Amino acid sequence: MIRIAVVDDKMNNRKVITDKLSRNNFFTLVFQAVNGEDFLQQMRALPEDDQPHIVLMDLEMPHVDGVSAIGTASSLYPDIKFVVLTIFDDDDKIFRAIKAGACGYLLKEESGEVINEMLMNLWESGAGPISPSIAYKILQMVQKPVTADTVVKNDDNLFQLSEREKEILQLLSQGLEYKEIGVKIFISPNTVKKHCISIYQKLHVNSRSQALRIAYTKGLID
Amino acid sequence: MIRIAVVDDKMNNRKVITDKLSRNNFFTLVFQAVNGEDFLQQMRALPEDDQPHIVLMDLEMPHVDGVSAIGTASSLYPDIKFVVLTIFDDDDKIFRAIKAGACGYLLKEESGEVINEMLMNLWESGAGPISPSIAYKILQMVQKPVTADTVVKNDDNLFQLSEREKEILQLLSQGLEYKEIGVKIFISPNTVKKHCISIYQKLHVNSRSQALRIAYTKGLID
DNA sequence: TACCGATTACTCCATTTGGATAATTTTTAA
DNA sequence: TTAAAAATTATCCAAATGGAGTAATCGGTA
Repeated sequence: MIRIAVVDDKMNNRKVITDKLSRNNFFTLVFQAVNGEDFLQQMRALPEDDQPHIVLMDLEMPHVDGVSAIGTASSLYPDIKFVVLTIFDDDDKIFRAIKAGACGYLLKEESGEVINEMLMNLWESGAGPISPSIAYKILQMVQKPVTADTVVKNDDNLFQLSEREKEILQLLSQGLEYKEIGVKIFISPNTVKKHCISIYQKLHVNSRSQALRIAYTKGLID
Repeated sequence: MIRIAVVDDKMNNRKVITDKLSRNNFFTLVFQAVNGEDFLQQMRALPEDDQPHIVLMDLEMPHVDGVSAIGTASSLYPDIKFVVLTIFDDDDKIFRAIKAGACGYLLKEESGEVINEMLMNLWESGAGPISPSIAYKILQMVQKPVTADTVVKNDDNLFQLSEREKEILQLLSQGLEYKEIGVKIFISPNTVKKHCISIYQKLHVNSRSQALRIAYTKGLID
């Protein structure tokens, strides 16, 4: 039995996709969420045995969007497969979703049969499901030589951390505590702490260890 | 009418693919070639009006292989679409073929229907045809473009951690706290803490962050 | 049998951390 | 120039962490 979670802010969209999934008896819908924050919250409260194997995630959502939710969750739950399911297909979104850790990218226009088949294949072979037109765009990303544009996007800051925050995350990764960091960069330990909490909020986590996991696995530190 | 050329050194392969193509009346086979050199030579001798719109190219061929033929031809004939059609799917070949200018990458195992449909789609929308398993490999290229520095994993337990300690270090890296780890592996949080402190002693550190730094950089965790 | 390492579990204590809130200054962008 | 964003500092509180010590249990070994 393949456990699936669906994250989409539009009620109707959720209904459409869950209807499609319900045609295959191997799929069980474990929960739905209306945005990234809701999803991360529900994940935290979920016993491991009930965690989804696959998460279908829309990108355009209020509060915490899909890219950012995938970024956090793919670090925190490395065994879960995150598949983008959206109507949008602009290059930047695709690129950022992949960078964030999505293993597949499906367009909502795909038929229920195709979606079900591709998800079954993901389960059986581990191959991420990708709509043909998206696949071609990804190919073009590889094809294009590295331009200044892509370089910018590459170090573009999935989590929107400020320079100071990145600096402090770096120091955190070295195992320093508030006081030590304060001494090192000549600010109060209280300020260091404030920065840390801001970092956690942007990464959608609530502890240093979780922040560091994301930092290491997403290459946020040198 | 879509003009197609097929390049493959094996006679039988050529027959299989041309048979598949012949099922669709929109396709015309303009010529066949047995290797890259043969292909380039025939192209040179061809009037522009007879040039193929699409070239299906095998990769493993004598004299001039598919990658290098695509590299040359995609520059000389920028309007022609080059589609790799092969049984091989190792990462390096895929990458080099794309870089050389291939707009699609199909596996020979694809059915005639799928191949015909994808080529029609290439003609109509310009989207390069890509077999799903190849698409997923390309996605992974975008996801982690660097590679190269694959951390050499230590079999020999540099820090002499016990099995239990390694297990707990693993869980620590996931951002769990004492309580959560205790629940997960059915022991008291006090014991978890005791293990942590033992780990710190063996790693010669005195905080979780420092332990995690060593764990990540020395490949102590998966 | 007696010893050893690994695992389990507990207590007491000081320090660190995460979170909420508030306020001021500096920098940046419109 | 004004408004917004980022950086700074602080305080209060509850929870988690690191450290030290003590001890019981189990499996294998000298």
